[in-house]
Amino acid sequence: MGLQNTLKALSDPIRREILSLLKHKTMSAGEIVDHFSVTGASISRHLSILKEADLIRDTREGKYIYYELNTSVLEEIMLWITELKGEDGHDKNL
Amino acid sequence: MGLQNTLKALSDPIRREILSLLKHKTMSAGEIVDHFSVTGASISRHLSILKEADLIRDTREGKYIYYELNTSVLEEIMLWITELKGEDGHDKNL
DNA sequence: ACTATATTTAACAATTAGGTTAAATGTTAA
DNA sequence: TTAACATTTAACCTAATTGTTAAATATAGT
Repeated sequence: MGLQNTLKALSDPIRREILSLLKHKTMSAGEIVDHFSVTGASISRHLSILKEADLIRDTREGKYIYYELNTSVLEEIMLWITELKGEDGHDKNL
Repeated sequence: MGLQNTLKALSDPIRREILSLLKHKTMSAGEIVDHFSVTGASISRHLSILKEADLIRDTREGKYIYYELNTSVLEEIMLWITELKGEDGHDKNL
């Protein structure tokens, strides 16, 4: 869990692409697979990594499993970056 | 270059720790090494990855090589995340 | 129960990543 | 130039990542 998992998950281009796809609409695993040139098995593992990182949520609907984006964990990254940048230099919320 | 390199560089905990150290002051390679339990060679490779990603800059000063933080490339991540979150939902800059 | 479809899991191969030690490079000072 | 120190690079090892194909699981329809 945490920052480590999130950043690891984001460090793969296919996984980022998946997240971008899900920005527009939730999609079934199969629909997602169709957007890539790798096998379904490969995408499935990417999905499980994203899910593990809580960047996506899944709900089964009959035969299909739908994936939706969850951006809440991205806050942690934003925070870490903001802290690293140390806005504390030019008086923005002291 | 770009987002991929940056995220890859950030996906390792030692490298993130190095960046955090450099937030406070620029440090020589040796000083950085002292903060970790791995060998200097290992840290040196981490430094080269961070440098490749342009997250740090180095300047030789005599025997020593000093490293300093460069946060400018983090903007790209912030942008990517912001875009993914799609603030376009509750009318903030339409 | 059988078949078809959607998705995941297992087993394996190839590549990448991170660690170690030893050698190489660069710099300073005697 | 030699010695000492700081740092990187090379060679090597192991573990993790990513991809593939084949088998397993889950659901729906007949």
